[in-house]
Amino acid sequence: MVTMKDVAKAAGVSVATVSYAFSKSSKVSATQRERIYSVAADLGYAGPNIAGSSLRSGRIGAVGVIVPDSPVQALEDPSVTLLMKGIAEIGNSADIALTLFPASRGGAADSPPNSLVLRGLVDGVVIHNVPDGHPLVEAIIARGIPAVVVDSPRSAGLPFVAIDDRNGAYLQMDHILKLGHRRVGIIVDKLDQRTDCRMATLDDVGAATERNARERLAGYLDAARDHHLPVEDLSIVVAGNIDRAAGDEATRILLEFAQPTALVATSDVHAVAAWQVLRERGLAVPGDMSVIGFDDAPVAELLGLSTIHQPIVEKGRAAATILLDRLGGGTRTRSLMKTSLVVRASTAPPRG
Amino acid sequence: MVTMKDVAKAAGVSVATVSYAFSKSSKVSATQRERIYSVAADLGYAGPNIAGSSLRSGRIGAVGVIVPDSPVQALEDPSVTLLMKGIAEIGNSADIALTLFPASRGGAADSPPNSLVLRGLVDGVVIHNVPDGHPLVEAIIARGIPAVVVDSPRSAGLPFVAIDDRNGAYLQMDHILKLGHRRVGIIVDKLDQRTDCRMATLDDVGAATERNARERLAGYLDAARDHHLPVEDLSIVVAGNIDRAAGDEATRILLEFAQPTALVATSDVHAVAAWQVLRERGLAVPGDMSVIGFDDAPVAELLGLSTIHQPIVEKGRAAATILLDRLGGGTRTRSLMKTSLVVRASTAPPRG
DNA sequence: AGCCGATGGTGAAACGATTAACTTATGGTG
DNA sequence: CACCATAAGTTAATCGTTTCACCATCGGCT
Repeated sequence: MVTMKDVAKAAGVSVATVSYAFSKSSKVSATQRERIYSVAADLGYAGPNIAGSSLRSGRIGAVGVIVPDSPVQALEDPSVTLLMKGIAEIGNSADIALTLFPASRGGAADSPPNSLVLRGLVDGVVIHNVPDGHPLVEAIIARGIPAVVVDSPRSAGLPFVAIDDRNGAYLQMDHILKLGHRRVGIIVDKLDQRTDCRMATLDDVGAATERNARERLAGYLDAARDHHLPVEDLSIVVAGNIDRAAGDEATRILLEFAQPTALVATSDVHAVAAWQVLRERGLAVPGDMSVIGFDDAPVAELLGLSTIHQPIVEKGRAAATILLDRLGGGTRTRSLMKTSLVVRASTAPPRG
Repeated sequence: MVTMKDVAKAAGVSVATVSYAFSKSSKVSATQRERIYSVAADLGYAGPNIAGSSLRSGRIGAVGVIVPDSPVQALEDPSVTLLMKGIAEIGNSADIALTLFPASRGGAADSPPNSLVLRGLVDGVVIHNVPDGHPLVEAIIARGIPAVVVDSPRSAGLPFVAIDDRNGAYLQMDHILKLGHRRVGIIVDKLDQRTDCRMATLDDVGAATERNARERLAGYLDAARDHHLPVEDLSIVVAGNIDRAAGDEATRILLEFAQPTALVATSDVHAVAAWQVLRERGLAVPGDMSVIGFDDAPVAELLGLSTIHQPIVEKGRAAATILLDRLGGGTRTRSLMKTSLVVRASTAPPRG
């Protein structure tokens, strides 16, 4: 491996000078710097080794994104990959790499605490959709690792990027109720760690540890109140996971226990799954049942799914911008995004 | 920051002992190890600092994936995110993080060579869909950085994971010709660096620097020959980019210069885009025109797109497995995957 | 002439961890 | 009882950079 020492020797200068050259310090003249670069290129020196550099300077040139559970699950969710896209865009132009972490391990019982994040593999992190109180998040806060939270503004003192979930949910339910629906089924993505699919009461949702679920439900209730709809007419099912399978299951459960004329989902993934299930059962959308999602993932446009648009990529950009600002000593704290209703072909007035 | 030294002092042992404890070496007894862990936990020590550890040991605990151009583009392509999913799955269980890199910068003219990959931010990389001869790939090979290539087995000496593109393409075209189509349009994703959308001749495609394009075209020609179809009846258009917009444009160009009864695309993204364009023009699929894609991305199933299935997630798993094996001193070299035809609702015999 | 402030450079001490080589008990064996 | 292998530690060198504190040189000013 060729090191700075080799370059220094070949260029006939001290290691310090080479280091200053690579950091573009004014301590070395422009001509000297160019000379050093060319010597370095001849030797095949790729630039300061990250480990050495990071050890001394404390900066490593990468930021991480922490996603719930494992990246495995997350990478199938477009709202996660698009967020990453936004982060990558900003990181890219600052020559900062993006690293993925699972939020799972905070230190298993028998093994030593071992989190690559806490051990300094990245300079800072974007925390997405991880429940507050999660050991990893707590540890990150405790150790003062720069972090930005996306979608969960509660985290004590951390800067955040979010949408107004309650209002988004309101728009969603309001649209359905305005169309005249009175029996509405709701598919909530996740209340807490539980990943099983089940019916839930209003109280269950109100007591959820996932902020999203609580906020959006609040929005649904706001809308129901404004339209004088008794809350008993809402059937709620929890999917447990954000994937097709969970959406299928949730839909089946819902159809078994209730006869809604409209289906409101907190995620496009579930809305799409529901649509498929309905189609398989020979039910027409929106003829027999209206379906509306949340996120406006690319697939929503393809299928013609009515949904609530949220600027996911922009959220990623905003999070990265705040994080980089913080890493540079800045003090930006938050960014709020707007949502809007997108009406497509999956919603219509109830039959009859 | 709390270091190993602090833990050692608090536990009344040497730094070496703490290090051995964390690496689970037999040089420290189990009871001692537990004691050290608990002291570490009390102090809030998160485990060996990556920079220090990596500097000394040469291992950093992360692998990278290099995607064409910027992660920005790639993160919108499901065939890329699903590959990442596969890699992440394997990395995850080995406690190895996944880092994203753009293939763009190999060292701009005026600035010093500066690639986080070459500077050791990761232990090894999966190179996906990057044209051979790319400066970054060359540099990686030159420096002996462990790497696995996905989808481009040409790279001298590098282990690889791939499908039989030629056969996959054959299956695709064979299906269309068996249905009786004789005027077929082809949308090829990318021939080389050019990102503009244009018509192409057989020679253009044959001379492409992208291996995928050449292989798949060869498969199309094989099928045409077997069905006694004159190659002049094939119209080829190059999309230039793998995104919706490029697919739209390619379709429009194709419809302008030819009157195919079937459309064969080298990517589901383009096939879906084409379908949308046809729908907008009031053409029925498969009534007025058949459409078939390649990849079997999740959206293909949703829309009912006929396509060639390839196991993308498994490709990621295989690549990661080979890479980790190499990092551990192993010598695995390759893994070949199978493709298969999936007939759904977008293909049918030509009208009349 | 003498002094001063730039400019362009050097030397050497960290940074935090790993690991080869050495040391010291401890227990087992002939 | 002497001898030795093993277990459980310790010491110290080392990894590649960064950066603080110094130092020389030189032109310009009084």
